[in-house]
Amino acid sequence: MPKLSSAAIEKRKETIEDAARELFIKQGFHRTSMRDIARGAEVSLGNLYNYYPTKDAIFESLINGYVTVIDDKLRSIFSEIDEPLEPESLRRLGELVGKLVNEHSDFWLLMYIDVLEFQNRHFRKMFDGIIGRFRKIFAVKFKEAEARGDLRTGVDAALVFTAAYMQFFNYFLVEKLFGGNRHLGLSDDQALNYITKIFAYGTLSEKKMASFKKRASRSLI
Amino acid sequence: MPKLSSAAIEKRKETIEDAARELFIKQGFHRTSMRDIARGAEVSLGNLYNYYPTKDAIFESLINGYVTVIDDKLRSIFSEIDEPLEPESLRRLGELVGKLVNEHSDFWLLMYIDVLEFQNRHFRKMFDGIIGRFRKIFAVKFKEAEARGDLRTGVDAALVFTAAYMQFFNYFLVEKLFGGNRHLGLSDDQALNYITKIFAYGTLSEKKMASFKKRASRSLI
DNA sequence: TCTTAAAAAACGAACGTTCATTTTTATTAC
DNA sequence: GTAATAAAAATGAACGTTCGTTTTTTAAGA
Repeated sequence: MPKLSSAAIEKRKETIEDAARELFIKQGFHRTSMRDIARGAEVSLGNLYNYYPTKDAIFESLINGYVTVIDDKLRSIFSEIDEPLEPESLRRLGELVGKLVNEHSDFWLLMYIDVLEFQNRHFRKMFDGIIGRFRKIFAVKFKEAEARGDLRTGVDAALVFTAAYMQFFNYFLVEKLFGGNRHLGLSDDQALNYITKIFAYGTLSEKKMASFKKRASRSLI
Repeated sequence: MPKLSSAAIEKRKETIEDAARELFIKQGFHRTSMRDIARGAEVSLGNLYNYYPTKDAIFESLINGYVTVIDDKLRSIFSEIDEPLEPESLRRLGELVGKLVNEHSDFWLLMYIDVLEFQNRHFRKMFDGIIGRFRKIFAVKFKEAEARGDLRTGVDAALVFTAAYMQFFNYFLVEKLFGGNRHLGLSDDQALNYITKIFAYGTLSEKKMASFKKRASRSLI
C-alpha cells in the first residue's frame, strides 16, 4: 500500500475527530473509549494509533481545529460590528453571540472538559486579557466615539464593549447549558434589548442620578 | 457491633465526601477511582459500599450537601443587601459574590462535572428562572425603590439586579477558572466599581442619549 | 517485491463492585 | 465488674469488564 496523500490523511483525521467530538460531548472524555471512537469513525481500533499517538492527542487536535473555527466566527462577528458602541450594534453583537453559543454549544462543553481534565490548558487564550484584543480591533472606532463625545466622561469604550460581550455570552451559556430556562424572565430577544438598554442608559432615574453625582463619582472608580 | 449512632455515620460520610470532593476537583470524576476515595478517606474499599451504593451516589450526596452550603451563603449575602438597587449595595453584592466564587471555586468545578457527566441534573435549580427568586426575596424593596422613583421609567428592578448578579458571577468565574487574567484590564476592585457604574449610569453621554431618545425607546424593548 | 495502511488479536493495568471473612463494641447475663 | 454474645462495621482479596496501548497479521497498491 502506498503512502496516503496528506489530503487523504487529513480527511480521515477529520472523520475521527468528528466522531470523537460527538462522543466527548455526549458522554464526557473519560467515559468515551478508544473503541467508541473507532466504532464512531468506522475505523479499526488499532488504526487509530496510526493517526494519533494517544487518546489525549485526539482531544488536543480536535480542540485546536475547533478553536480556529470559533476564532474565525468571532472575527467575522466583530467585522460586522462597525460602530461598536451604538446600542443597535451592541444588541446585534448579543444576537450574534447568541447564535454562536447555540450553534456551537458543544464547543463550550469541550471547554469545560478542558477546565476539568487539563486545567484549561487549551482554552486559556480564549479569555486571557480579552479586553486587550477588543482595544486593538476597535481602536479607531473607540477613539472616534470618544472624540464625538458619545460616551459619558470617564467611560472606557473598550471596557464597556468587553463587559457587554461577556454578559451576552454568559446569558446564552446559562440558557443553553446550565438550565437557565429564561432566567431573566424574558425571551432571548427581549433579554438582549434589556441588557443593551442597561448598558446604554443605565438604570437610575435622572433624579436619583443627580443625588449621587457628587458623592458617587468620588467613591466609585 | 450495634448500629452506629447516626451522628457517627454522618461524620464518616463527611470524611468520605471530603476526600471525594478533593479528588473529583483535582482529577475529575472518572479519573478518580473508588480506591482513591477509600485511600483519601482512610477507609477500606469495601466499606465505602456500606455508606453508598455506587460511585455516582457519592457524587450525588456530596453535591446535595454542598448545594445547601452555597445556598446558605447566598441567602446570607442577600440578607446583607438591604437596598438592592443602590449602587453601593450593588457593588457590595459583587464583592460578596467574588468572595464566594474565590473561596468555593471547587463548587463551580463540581457544577461543570455535573454539566458534563450528568447533563447538569443536580445543578439545574441553581439558575432556573433565577429572576423569580430575586423578585420574591426583594419584593418589598423593589416596590419601594420604584415608588420612590429611583429607577428610570420602564426599568424592572428585579431584572437589573439579576443581570448585575450574573455579570459579577461571570466576571469572577472567568478570572478564577478560565484564565481571565484581568480580562477587563483592571483589578477586581476597579472592575467592580466599573460594572456598578455601568449598571447605575449607563455609558452614553447625555447628548448622545438625547439623540436616541425617540427612535431608540421604540426600537428597543 | 516492498512499503504502508488496516485490521485483528493480545497485553497488562485498572476499573466498579461483590463477598466471605475478620474485627469491633454495645448490650446482656451473671 | 467482667465475660459472653450477637449483630454491625470493616476488611481486602477476587470477580468480570473495560481500559489505553502494543504487537502481530493481513491486505493493498506502486
